[in-house]
Amino acid sequence: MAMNLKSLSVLLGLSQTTISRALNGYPEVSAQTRRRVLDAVRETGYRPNRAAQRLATGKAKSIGLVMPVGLVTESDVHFGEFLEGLSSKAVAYDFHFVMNPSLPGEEETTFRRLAASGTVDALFLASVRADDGRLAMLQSLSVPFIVHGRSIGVPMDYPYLDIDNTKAFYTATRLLIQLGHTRIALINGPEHLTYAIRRKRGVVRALADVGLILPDEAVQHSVMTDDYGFQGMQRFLTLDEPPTAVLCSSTVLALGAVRALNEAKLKIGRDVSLIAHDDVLPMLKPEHFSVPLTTTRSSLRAAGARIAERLIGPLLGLCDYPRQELWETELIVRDSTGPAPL
Amino acid sequence: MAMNLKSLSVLLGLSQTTISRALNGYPEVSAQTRRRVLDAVRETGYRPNRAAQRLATGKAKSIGLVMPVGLVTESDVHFGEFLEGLSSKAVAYDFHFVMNPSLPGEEETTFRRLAASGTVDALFLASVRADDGRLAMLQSLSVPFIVHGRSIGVPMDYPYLDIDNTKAFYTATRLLIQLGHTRIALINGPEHLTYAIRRKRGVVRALADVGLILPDEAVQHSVMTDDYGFQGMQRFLTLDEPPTAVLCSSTVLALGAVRALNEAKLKIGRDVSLIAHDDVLPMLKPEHFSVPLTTTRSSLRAAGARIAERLIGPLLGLCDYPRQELWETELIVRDSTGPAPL
DNA sequence: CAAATTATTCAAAGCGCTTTGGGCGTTAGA
DNA sequence: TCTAACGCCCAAAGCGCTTTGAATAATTTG
Repeated sequence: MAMNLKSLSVLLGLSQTTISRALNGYPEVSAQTRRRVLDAVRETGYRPNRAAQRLATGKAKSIGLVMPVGLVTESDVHFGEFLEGLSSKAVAYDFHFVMNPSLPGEEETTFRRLAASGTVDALFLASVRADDGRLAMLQSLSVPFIVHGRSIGVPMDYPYLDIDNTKAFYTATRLLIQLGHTRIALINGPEHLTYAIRRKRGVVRALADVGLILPDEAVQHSVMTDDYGFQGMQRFLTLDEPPTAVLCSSTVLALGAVRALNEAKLKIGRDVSLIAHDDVLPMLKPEHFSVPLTTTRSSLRAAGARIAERLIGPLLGLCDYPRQELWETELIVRDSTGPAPL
Repeated sequence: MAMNLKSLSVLLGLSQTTISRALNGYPEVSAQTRRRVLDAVRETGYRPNRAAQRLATGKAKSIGLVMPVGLVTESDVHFGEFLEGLSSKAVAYDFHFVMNPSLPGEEETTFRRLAASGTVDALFLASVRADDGRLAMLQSLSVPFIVHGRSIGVPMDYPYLDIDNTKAFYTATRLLIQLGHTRIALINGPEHLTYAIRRKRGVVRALADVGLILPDEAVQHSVMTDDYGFQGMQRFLTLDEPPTAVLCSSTVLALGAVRALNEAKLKIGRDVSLIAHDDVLPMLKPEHFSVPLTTTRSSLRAAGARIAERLIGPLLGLCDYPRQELWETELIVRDSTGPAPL
């Protein structure tokens, strides 16, 4: 049934060695023989068995990614977008990646199993938490890996790609302050994730620069769906002194926030200013909001592509990738920000 | 470095056979020996090499999914949501799935390669087109597969899971007609995809029932992003006789459509009625639109989960799955539909 | 108590590929 | 001319696991 090396070798009257070499581009095969092999492969539809290749070479040509799955599916959209980037590169290198859906508590086990079973030659970690124990674990696994994001309070030196979240939100907040806002609120991602922690820090710092503070009631941490954006904004509006400017950790949150503002008949950019972080989700462009959103921008898809590159490149001997990258974000001013109301 | 069966057998003074059997639950191993093996496994962190297992058993314990990638990334959000469902089940059966990003023209090659190389034991196909040649190809591959959606004009008998798109949009349109609407428009998915074709048919039929037709200028086919929802609705509003009711193939499209209506100062549910198909995207709930949307509903995530089940089940000898399933959708009436304006 | 089971365990043969270590003709160097 | 150097190709040894066919030890059975 299935064509394999042996059948092919019989068919061609060549040794398996020669065929293997012809296919893998080794020089010690005559041009004529190589042609013959290639032709036969085309005709028979032969494909080397990947499991056998793995076993023989020890290389899996695949990268593992542990996908958080569970009750609360964090950041689905964002994750999907990241995947697109990752996969576009993977295909270019003929790598495939195995998704390992994993329940929250079982992630560590999953990583261990992947590494020990030789299913993948490289791993990828996302949704980094403060003091994330998975980093030390990955380090110990003797499988190359890259982290999307970086931890806090982990003194290790590990490879990562992250964006400068602190700076992004610091700059955004500074803009709001320059516009005269003093009551600023934040609708953030999940509290334990480091990007959320850093974004909050950015806001806090910018406020501190001018002697202001960020009160607890002006911060919401939650999964980034429009629901929570809505709820968060609604709650802010019931405060004694509602904020005149709000930062959102995602355009998805902003979607809900905008809805809440509309319901309250508040005009965005005049009554309340809004800045969101834009992951460049194709389905949700900030310039298409009824009032185009001012954003801090960094493409999640580009990050995925870059990580794939850095993961795969070294496996193929293409070196020279930086070990750690910190991308700057762009602050793009549109119509959702304006001077603070008097 | 890496612990393997041989080392373990030396360590325990047992044969590889016995250990293998102990681990795979065969009866011909004494309880005591099994304990010893299990303990040793725990201590050493041994994991069977998956490539070797595959080679030996011929089973890959993984399912392949060819992910469309390219210039126009179709329905990212929708796809992501589907994935979540698929993966949640996969994990339950200790299967992983390999994503194969594939450019539009290369899908067929990718399928072939996956099948011939024994990387996966089952395949999955989505984004079905009319007269989709990939079906015949899959059939010929001697690898089990399931199609999400079903083709049109392909007389074959193949396993699928689909929702009754025609009926969904037929029923929705009938509701609009009952409310007195006669000028109805449709913002649909990509023209070549069968779900879009069927949805349009549903609309056409319901209109035909009462002697009406669906003019070409009242239909838009496009990728389902909010952009296109916006553009589509805007265009409809410039028609000589603008529609009084519009159907959208996704809540994402509806997002843009709503924006266009807001800009035109038209009141949803009064000036213009809106019905959208709801894939139950957690980030975009129809009940959270400023005017809660009337929808036809069917969970994409549930579909993913079900497909994983049907893909994996038979491989494990759990049979009794229907070969073809056609899910009904629910028509849920909220506030975005109302009587046609006079 | 011998013979027949039954319960455990093992050695060895693959699974399909890559890779090491030759083995021949041919051509180049001395 | 003889030898060193290629060029090209092959046989065979794994990679780490499962599985078949036996062997050995422990129990039963007649």
